[in-house]
Amino acid sequence: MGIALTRVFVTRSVNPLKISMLDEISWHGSGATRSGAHVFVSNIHPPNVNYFSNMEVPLSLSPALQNLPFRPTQTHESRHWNSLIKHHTKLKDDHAILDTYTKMESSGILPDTATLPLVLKACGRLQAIDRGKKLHNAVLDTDLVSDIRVQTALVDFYSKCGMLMNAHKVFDEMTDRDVVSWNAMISGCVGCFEYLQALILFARMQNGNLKANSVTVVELLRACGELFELRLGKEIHGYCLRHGLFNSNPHVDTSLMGFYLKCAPSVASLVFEMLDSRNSISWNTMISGYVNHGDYLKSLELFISMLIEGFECDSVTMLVVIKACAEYGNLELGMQVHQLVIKFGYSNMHIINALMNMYNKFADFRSSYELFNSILTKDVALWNSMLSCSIESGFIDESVSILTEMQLDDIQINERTLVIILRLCAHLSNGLVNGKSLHAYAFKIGKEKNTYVGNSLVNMYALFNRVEDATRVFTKIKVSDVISYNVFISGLVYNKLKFQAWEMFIQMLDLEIKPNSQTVTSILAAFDSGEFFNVGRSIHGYVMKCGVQIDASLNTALTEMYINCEDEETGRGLFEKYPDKDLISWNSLLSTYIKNNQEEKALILFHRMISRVKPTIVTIINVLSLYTQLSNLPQGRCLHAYTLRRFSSLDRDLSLANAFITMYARCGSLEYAEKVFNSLPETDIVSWNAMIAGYGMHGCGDDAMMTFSKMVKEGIKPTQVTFVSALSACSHSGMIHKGLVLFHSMVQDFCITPERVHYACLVDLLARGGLLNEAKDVIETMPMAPDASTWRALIGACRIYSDTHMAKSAFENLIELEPTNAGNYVLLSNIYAANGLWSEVKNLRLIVKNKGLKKPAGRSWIVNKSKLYFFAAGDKTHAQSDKIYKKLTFLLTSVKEMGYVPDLRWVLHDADDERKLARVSSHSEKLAIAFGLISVNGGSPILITKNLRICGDCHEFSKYVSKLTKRIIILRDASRFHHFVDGSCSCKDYW
DNA sequence: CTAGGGTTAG
Repeated sequence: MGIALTRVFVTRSVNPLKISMLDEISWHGSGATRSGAHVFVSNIHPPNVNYFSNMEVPLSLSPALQNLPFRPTQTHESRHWNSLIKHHTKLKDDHAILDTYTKMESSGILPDTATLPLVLKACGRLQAIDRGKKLHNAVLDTDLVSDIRVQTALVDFYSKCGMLMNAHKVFDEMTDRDVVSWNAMISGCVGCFEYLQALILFARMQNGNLKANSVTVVELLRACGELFELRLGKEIHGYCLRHGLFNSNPHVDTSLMGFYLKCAPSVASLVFEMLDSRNSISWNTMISGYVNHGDYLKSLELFISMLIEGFECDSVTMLVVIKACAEYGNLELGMQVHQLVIKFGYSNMHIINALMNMYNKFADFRSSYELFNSILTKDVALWNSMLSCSIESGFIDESVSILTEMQLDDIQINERTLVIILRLCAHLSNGLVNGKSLHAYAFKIGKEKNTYVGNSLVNMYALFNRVEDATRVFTKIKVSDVISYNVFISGLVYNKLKFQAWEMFIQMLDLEIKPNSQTVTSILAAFDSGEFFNVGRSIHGYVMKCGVQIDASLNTALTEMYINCEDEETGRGLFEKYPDKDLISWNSLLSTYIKNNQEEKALILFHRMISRVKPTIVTIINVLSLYTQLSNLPQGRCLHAYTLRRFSSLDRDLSLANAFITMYARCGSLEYAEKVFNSLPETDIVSWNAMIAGYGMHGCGDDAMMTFSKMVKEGIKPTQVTFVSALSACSHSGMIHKGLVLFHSMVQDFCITPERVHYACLVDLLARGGLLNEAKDVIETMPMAPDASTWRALIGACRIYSDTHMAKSAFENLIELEPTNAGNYVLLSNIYAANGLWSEVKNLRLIVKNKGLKKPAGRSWIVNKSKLYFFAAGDKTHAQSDKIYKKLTFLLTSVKEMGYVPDLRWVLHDADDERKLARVSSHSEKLAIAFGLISVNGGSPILITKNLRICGDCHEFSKYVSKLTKRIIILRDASRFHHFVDGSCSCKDYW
């Protein structure tokens, strides 16, 4: 896509890429901002320039007229031209009017008072600015210029062309004004979105004792509708009733309905009921009113009544009804309307466009495509639809060629095109480059500050983690709407900038932009831990107070917020009470429980869920991550079988297959992980990463490296993630040299800039290998500040090599980063203890005690016959507790005879030796092993999982037990797998 | 001088 999109632009005359190079440098500078602002003003607003300076032709007679004697009287010739223009006007052929006028001009004949307005009108409709101005110029020295009809036509022409200042100028210079000229000026303002200006003009008109007629009323109602001026609109309604304008002029009737549909929808249907006579336009107004309010059923019912009452529907009816069918989800009716369209021959661009979008909504891309090809003249809107249809259907390459064709057809792309392509860029991994060129292009054509374009740019930048760029664009948007704030807030939350997101939410309230359910859903995602409980709850309060509609996703967000903020009961209550729980509600509660380590609740929920709704791939991946966390291999295998039944294979979704690979590897079964991996017809980088990480954590460094080489050989490019797994695999297997080579190769051959994690891996690798000083060098010279895990890696190695001095200095750095992590103190204490520095040990204990720090409770568990058995240190809650302790006592006695000596240094809390011995003898790992030996069938390995890193004493103990019982014990701790076989461990005591 | 209409966020 990256290259292709570039190519599209490069081949055409409009070349955003070229622009981007210039503007990427300049739009950050202040100079560009000024010129940008100018571009913006001239594009969106009518230019604020002097009327006369805008005249291209000097204020004199045109050259043709100068050479000819002026002929003011109606000749036979001029009568012929004038009547010809009138004829073309009747036929609504604007081009013919202008052509005729050109011929007239070259004969030196001016149109008469009656004809000139017709020509100006045609100029206005065709946006023929130059022709109109020239015409104005030509009549300046004639009597025509003081004719009220001509002046009115000029007002109309200028406002139609967006040159409101010029219109005002002509209007202000009029000596005599009638209702029609006032109307023209008012209508001009409304046409240029200057609604307030229109109302002010109306006030001026009333001062001049002129009465509003039906035309005035129609324009005023539109202005009131746009300004949500309900009161003034109602007064105008009253005026219509008093002056007999209601039920006598269909324009007025329809405008009233249109106004009420905007400001007070229920009144609109009352007005409609009261109409003496209806036409297709009044029906269409009502139908489209319902569509705009999202009441598609009502709109379709109204359409049916229209047919029953025998009204003829026109192409607009079709258009609106097609949209209603699409939104309501009624393909059958939509296709019937399509047949009507064909029958009546209404195949214009609008209709084709609506039909394309309808079919695409029903996932029928083919029909959309055929419709698109069925029409010969296509405007930019049609192309835009084609683009968004193909993107929506996932045809990325095709949409690029559509873009190419668009450029080949010389279609001038507009802001909607930009929005559509920007959305595509935002979703392509390499879309940032193209997104930036589109930004430059938007800037160039003065659309950067457009609300829609700005919103899309903000979204695109935020998704590429370019918060600064997103912020810059956001602040430049001229008129920010709810969507601008939604996009920006969710972008900030996505980039973990919670505080800024909250500030934006407050700003939005200050500016009285009412947050909708999506705003709240986005901001709630920021409040994901206990400290945000109050602010999260206040948002819930806001939702209730201000009546923000609670849809399924908002309810889900509220539920998640409460559970993340440790108020599970309220969260759960919201979930249970919500009537329209969808799959997303179930999936997200499930994943929230999993994230918050509420495994049992998650499992119960999953079983309840599958009895009610059909789980999706997302559900499976969620539950898999739960089984992975829990090392629940038997359940993982069951889920594998279930998934094969439900989705027939894993091939359909690679992320699903990859989740299975990870699950098997982390549940201790490399064999099954390999089986899944080898069965895949296609693999991606994640599959390979999962295998490399799997080998690494089991201490199979050679397999990890072989997999790495194989992957590179198959042409798959390793990512940063790959190197984290591969480097730590080397580290865990003591392959120092290979690891160093790999690190080098990452930079040299794969052009990957090492990040913090990679340096952490490097430090770990060197330090474990005994190269403590080299490791320290890395820490001191790495380009970014080391994080806690880097220092921890160094301290861990200091334990193996008994370097208390370095351990201490590393520790000081570590607690600066993590002052409240009790585990860090344990780490140092163990090193002091191992080296007999008892006073230091005591000192550390005191610090921990004074600070009130607590080590998280150690938990070990084991799966037996698909059931989980959890153990804490000294746990006696298990049903077979007596048997377990009996077995443990037996094991302890036996291994002591083999040479095992309990190592009391692993008890941090101060106590006498006897208590320490009791404590270390009932560690959760030991209890789990004892239970495993009495419950797991002989022969199969005993698989134990621990939430923290294994205790050193338990590690020794496990080695002896494996020798004593001739059983394989596989223990997964927080950092890796330990395979205990016949008295030794796969980690080679190297952990 | 005037009423209803297609393509635009995640």
